[in-house]
Amino acid sequence: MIRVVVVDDHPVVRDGLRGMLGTQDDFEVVGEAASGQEALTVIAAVRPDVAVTDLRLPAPSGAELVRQIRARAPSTRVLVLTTHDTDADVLPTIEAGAIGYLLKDAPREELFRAVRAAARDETVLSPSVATRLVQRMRAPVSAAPLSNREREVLTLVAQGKTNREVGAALHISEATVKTHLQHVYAKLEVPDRASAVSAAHQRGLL
Amino acid sequence: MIRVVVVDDHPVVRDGLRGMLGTQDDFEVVGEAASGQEALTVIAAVRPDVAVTDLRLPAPSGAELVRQIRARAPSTRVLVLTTHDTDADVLPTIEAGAIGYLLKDAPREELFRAVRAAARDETVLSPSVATRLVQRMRAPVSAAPLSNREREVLTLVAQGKTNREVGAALHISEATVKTHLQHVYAKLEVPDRASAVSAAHQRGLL
DNA sequence: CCCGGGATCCACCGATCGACGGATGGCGTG
DNA sequence: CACGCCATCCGTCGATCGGTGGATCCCGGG
Repeated sequence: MIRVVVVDDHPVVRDGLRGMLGTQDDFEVVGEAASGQEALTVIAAVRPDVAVTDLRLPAPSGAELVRQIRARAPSTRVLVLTTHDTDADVLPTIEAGAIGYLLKDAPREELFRAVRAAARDETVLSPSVATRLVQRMRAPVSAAPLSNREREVLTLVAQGKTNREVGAALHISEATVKTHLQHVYAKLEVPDRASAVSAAHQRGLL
Repeated sequence: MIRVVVVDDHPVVRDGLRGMLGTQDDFEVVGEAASGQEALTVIAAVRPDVAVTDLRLPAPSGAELVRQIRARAPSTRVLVLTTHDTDADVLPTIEAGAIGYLLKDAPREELFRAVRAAARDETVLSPSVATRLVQRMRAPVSAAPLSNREREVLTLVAQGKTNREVGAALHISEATVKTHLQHVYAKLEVPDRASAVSAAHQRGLL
């Protein structure tokens, strides 16, 4: 038996979900919430296996809500069900710890599969979300104009090495390390090592 | 009509796929190959919409084969169909440009869906592959004990601001900025700003 | 009630970094 | 082959950073 809590600020959606999930005899809806704050309270109280939740909510919302649920009820898997599949929504939510991300136009069978997968601690993503995620993973390949040497240097810098230590590790002088870094700054269009590391991370170069 | 090329070194698998895909009237198998080299030749000649390919092959294999197909026939989507879902296989293949990654134990309907999705330039992933991908994206949600102020400071540092500029932006003195950074270094267990930015990125704090 | 821990604030000093100028060798194009 | 482009290499100098040692305020536990 998979115990589910439904979180959405629209009563209609909550009832709809409760009805749909009720048709399956391995699901049991054990709670509802209409806001982020309420969700945290309910989930802490009933400790469901899966929380099916919207992203746009009053009080703590979106990724922040997911993060707090994960922190307070680690055994509860958060399955996000939303109409939004924009980049800004998807990635922070996944990073915050959501186990799945479905769009509201998904067929009911897909929702059932997703809830069961979530209960088994497996990920299910809507196709458009999967596409977004993969594109993000793949971004590095497109824009990666750093030479091997430059990437080596930057990797060591990101580990906290000083220029001198990098030079020693690569058997080159400190001055040469600085030259490589200058080229990295130019290519990534940043002014210093800290922002270079940040830009490289965002583009998946590290 | 979706034109498909099948790549696998086992004749049995090629015949099986040809038969399965033949049952759908929107698919047309326009070529086969038993090795990476042969695949490149065939695909370059017939320019299919989708290439369904195994990973373990003679000649160019795995991610390298995907990369070369993408380079020589950009209009062909590569759908990987394999028994292996280990981390070492999945990520390089996705990064090399595969549009989808299915396991051979997927039901036939899922294979059909995946081929159609690939033809539409959408991604479809097997659940275990999606899980792997998401886990990779998801930074250690573990320890994020930075104060709001510390996170603000670090965010600006990651954007390439100097300590003085950060101080001006937050209406505090440069000396105070440094103190906050000292605490960040201690909490993240790193020696300097560059590695602090790196650590923060890995833990999803930025 | 007092004490400690955490967040916030500040100044000085030695070590490090970033900017600049300059040099070599390989690789592809015209 | 000559030319330019790029990756690689090196030293000097002013600006910036990191380490240290303090200080105040607030909040919760003993």
